[in-house]
Parts: sequence; C-alpha cells; structure tokens
Amino acid sequence: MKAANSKYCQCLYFSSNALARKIEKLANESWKKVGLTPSHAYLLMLAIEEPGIQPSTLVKQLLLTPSTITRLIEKLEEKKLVVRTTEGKLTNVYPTPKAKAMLPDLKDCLYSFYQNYSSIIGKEESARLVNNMNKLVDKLPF
Amino acid sequence: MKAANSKYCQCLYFSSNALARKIEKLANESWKKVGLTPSHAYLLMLAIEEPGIQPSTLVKQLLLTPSTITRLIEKLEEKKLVVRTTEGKLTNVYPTPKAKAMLPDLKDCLYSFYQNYSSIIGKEESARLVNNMNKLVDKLPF
DNA sequence: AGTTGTTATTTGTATATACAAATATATTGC
DNA sequence: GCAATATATTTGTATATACAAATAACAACT
Repeated sequence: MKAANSKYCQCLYFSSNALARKIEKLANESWKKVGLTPSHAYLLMLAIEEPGIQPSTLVKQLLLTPSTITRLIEKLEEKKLVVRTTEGKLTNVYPTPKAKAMLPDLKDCLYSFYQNYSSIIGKEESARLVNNMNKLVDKLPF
Repeated sequence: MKAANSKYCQCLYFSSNALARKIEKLANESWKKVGLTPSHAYLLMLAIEEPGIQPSTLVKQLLLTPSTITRLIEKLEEKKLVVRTTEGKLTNVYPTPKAKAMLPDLKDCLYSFYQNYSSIIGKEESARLVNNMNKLVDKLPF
C-alpha cells in the first residue's frame, strides 16, 4: 500500500518510521558488499578518519546512545576492524590495518548508496529533505 | 550535538534514522498514559475502527511486516485488548469492550502527540514534511 | 480429483537499539 | 586531602522489528 493511502499517513510518527525503515533497507543493500551494517560502517569510517576517537565523540557524531556505541565497537572488534585501548576513564578506538585497507570500499558503498537514493528521488529533492529533517532533529528535545 | 554538525548529516540514512528515533521518543511519551507503544496503539485504533480487520490489512496500513503484526497482536491479546478468531487461512482481530472503552484515551494521546510536535515545529512545517516523507516512502522500492 | 502454485499467518531466530544500573575515573569544594 | 559530585564507559536486560522457514488454506488448471 502507498503510505499516502494509510489511515495514519498524516502522523509524523508513522511517516518518519516508515521512511527510516525503507531507507535502512536501501542502505543495507549498499553496504552488503563490505559485510557491515550502515551503523557499523559509519562508525568505522569515523574511526579511520580520526584514529583514537572516543566513544563519547561517536555518541555525538552518530546521535546514538553510549550503550549502543559500545555494542557497535564490540562487533567491529570481533571482526578485527578496530582495537580499543583504555586509559583512565577514557577509551580510544583505533582502526586496524585491515580496516584502513577497506576505506576505499567503504567510500564506494557510501557513494553507491547516495547514487542509489538520489537517482530515485533526485539530488535537489533529497538534499532539501535531508536539510529539513536535520533542522527538525535539532529542534526536538532530548 | 546538533545533527547539522555531524560528519554524516548529509546522508539520508543518518538523518532519517535520527529523526525517527527522536520522534519515537516523543511518541512514547504521549502514549505512556495508556500504557502502550505507538505501534500497539495505532494497531488497536485500526481494530476498533474496523472490527475483524485482518493482519494482511494491518500490514498494508502500518507498513510493517506480517511477523511484526503478529507480534503486536499477540501483545494486545495478552493485555486483553483484542481477540483473534481464525477461519481457514484468515484471521480476524476484534477489539474487546475494554479496548473500546479506551478509545477516547487513545484519541487523546494521538491528539496530544500531534499538539506536542506541531507546537515545536509548526503545523504547516510538519504537514509539509510529512507529505514529503510519504512521497518518498512511496517512491522507494520494496 | 489431484497436483501445483499462491496467499495468509505464525514461529524461530537474529539484530539494532535503548534504558537503567554498575563501574571506574576525574574534578571540585571545602 | 578527602568527600561529594560529575563524567565516561560498560553491562544486564528489554523491546521493536525483520528475515526466513514452517504451516495452513485456498485456487486453478488439467
């Protein structure tokens, strides 16, 4: 069914969730090539760009909770893509050589994801929507 | 951190997920009064409006997968808010009197959720965004 | 009428995420 | 210098959702 025909299509809860789920599927497709979910991939790219990046920074960049960040890092550690060092209360996340070697592939995924959705909805249209959504994210509490 | 300052804020994956999570929190607040999550509440309202509604219809209305719909119904059954009857391969979902008595409260939640977000982001702005998001949902494959 | 394919629903299992509590460290005020 | 508070991270647990397989019923064609 078209979202436009759903009884609750007027509701922001409904729309934003339906959209996020669909985008997530599209993103999963794009990142399948490197065997990572989009969240893991974004975190990894941040760690490659800024080796030693801390969980607290990742929380702010990815707008996820600390516990979620820990879990994402754990999984990347299992896959030997990052290592963690702890000094005091701080933790640093470093990419392994294996991860660094993956960077071009990661960027390819990012690019093909972008191509994928912008070919469907248009570059300007998608840029506008992203902007509107970001503005809204910033306005909302919590 | 502001979404606008995040490295990946240009990415639709990032924006749509961040937005959906924030909206979800807001919605959870609004529906706390009736002790249901928004998804359960929407499903219940559909069942009250159309007693005997079938899972396949709920799938289309809520844009969720069949298995998710089954799980949502199970929970509402546990709470004695719906009953299921099966004839042949079809299942019908009926609201209980307890659920029907809740309808005004459910509508209140829906209304207060709407008031809540539209007071933050504006009625026109939010209507426009919802429309754009729905259009996008309909354009995306799957 | 029987086989074959299609549709509706449920079940088993996996995943991403969050909340709350626990832990450990650092900072600040006195 | 110690007590109180604040910060960073992890851990235990719960939840919503999905995918894939299982089940069941129906439809259709020969």
